[in-house]
Amino acid sequence: MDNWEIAKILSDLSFYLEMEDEPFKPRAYEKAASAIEALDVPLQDIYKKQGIKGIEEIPGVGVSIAEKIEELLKTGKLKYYEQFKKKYPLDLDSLTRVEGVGPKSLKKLYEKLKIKNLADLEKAAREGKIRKIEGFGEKTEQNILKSIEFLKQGGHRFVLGFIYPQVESIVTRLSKLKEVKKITAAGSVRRMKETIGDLDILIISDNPMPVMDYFVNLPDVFQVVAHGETKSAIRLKNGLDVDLRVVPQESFGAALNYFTGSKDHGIHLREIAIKKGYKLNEYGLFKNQKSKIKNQKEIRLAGETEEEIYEALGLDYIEPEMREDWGEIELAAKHQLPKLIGYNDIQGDLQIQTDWSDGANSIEEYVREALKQGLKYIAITDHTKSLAMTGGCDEKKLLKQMQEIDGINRRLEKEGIDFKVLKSAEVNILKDGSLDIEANVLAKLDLVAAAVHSNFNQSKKEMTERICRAIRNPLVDIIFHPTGRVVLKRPPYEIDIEAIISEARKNGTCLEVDAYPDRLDLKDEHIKKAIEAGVKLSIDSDAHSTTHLNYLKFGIAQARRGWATKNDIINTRLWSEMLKLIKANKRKK
DNA sequence: GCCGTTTTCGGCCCGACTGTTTTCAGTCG
Repeated sequence: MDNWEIAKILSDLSFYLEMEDEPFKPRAYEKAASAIEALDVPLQDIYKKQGIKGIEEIPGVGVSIAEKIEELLKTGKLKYYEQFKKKYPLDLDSLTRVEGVGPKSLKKLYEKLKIKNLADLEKAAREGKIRKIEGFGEKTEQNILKSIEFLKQGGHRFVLGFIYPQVESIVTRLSKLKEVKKITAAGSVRRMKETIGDLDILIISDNPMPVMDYFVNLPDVFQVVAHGETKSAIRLKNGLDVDLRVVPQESFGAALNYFTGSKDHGIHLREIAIKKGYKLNEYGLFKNQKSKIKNQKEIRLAGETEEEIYEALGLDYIEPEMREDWGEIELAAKHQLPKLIGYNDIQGDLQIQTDWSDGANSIEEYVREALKQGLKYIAITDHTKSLAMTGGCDEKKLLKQMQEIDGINRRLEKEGIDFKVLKSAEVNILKDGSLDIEANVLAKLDLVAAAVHSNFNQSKKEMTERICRAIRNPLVDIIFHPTGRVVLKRPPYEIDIEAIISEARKNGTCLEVDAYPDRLDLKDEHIKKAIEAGVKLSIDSDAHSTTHLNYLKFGIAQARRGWATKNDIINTRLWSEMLKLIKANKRKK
């Protein structure tokens, strides 16, 4: 039984306990569930090594929950959980996704109407049975049907990089209105999470109604969910929910902080506020002034900017990408936050596919676009021969491409343009971990990257060893998209990420942060681990067209979410220094 | 059920909105 399954059971238990109206326990179970979800070591391993004591050491897990986890690890079952499942035989996975229906409602619906799943719920709503239950009404029944309809359309999360242009366009349109004094997108967009569920926009305005009217009449609006003076909400045709809120100037920082999240980060901040005798909400940070008479007066300590709020709490300012309560608050208290890589720190792009394989543009076209974007170099990394469907290069074609690149570099130099094209390739890692291009040709490249593109369903052991063998290859400088996932589409291949990171460190091989919006591979938590282990990373667009070069920012964002500094990323350096560093690291092994 | 520079007992994040009510529970972010 893996961590994810155990976290799921604890989270379900939290829900059942809420149905029973138990105070406080639901929160304890939910906390334990999210702690386990975030854990990077299998509970099974912890239990094997340190027994139940090791499990109790996980923050949020105490004696009682540790025992339950032990039972799950030992028997694969949990009596406590089975009892609830028997008492409420509900399809929680689907039912909890219905908006506006929580534990209390589901309990009533089950007890009165025997509703167990989404189909039951829809049927009862259509037949007008729900409105007859005390506490429910016609409106609730309609909302349930609407929400089920939405779920059926499958729209709930979006890949950030793919929806980003639309986000920018909405913010830009609104910012042009004269009534808008200030505007910022908050929420997971501001934290640059790989996927987003909705978009929260905050504005300051003395005259918000015209802004709201404009907002609910934007093109592509499917439905106006709310249309008020301080808050409006729309659903776009593609299913994205957008909320617009007006906040007073003196509260802008507090609101921005509150709506940026994450939820856990916010909770942790409010707990710190309480310990200091303060209160933090979306209007500001306040101190209760107890006067001699009974009534209390609130004194505002901070609120207009996020910086002053963090400062008043005794913390350094925390970048939005770090706000996940992964330990950043503790570091901020000790003034030990890492200085994250900046969005303008990348000098070159190390993964680019051209029309030599499955890319849409020529090397020359990429050079022009990269220059426009302010880059100083690019590495050409076309696919290699075993990936036939991409028109991958064989040895002969690669040698020919090297000649062309030499020619381009000569021309650039002659024209006095400070730009370098590096000779490289995205070499296939074959089933056994060997490469599909001969070593004597690879040795002629400036940079060798290797990646898995086939036989995805090998066992964890085989796949891990396959990639580790490529990492050990003295010719390989970088492993591209190490886990092979496609966000919202394909899970990563079965690999032992710890083993791969440790092998990369031992051999001085770099790992990639592939910036393509639905790859983002490595992802944030793996980036954090790799950096802690001392592995160097590259951030590359994986462009298949010149328009993809601006995807780099999503890779940088992911790296920032993984707490990467400029020094951790090889291509923040000049190309010559970068190559020197890589080769030196590879030799060290 | 968890946890501790207020506490090993007595607290537990906060506010808005919605739909149902006629003062509030449930849900959400």
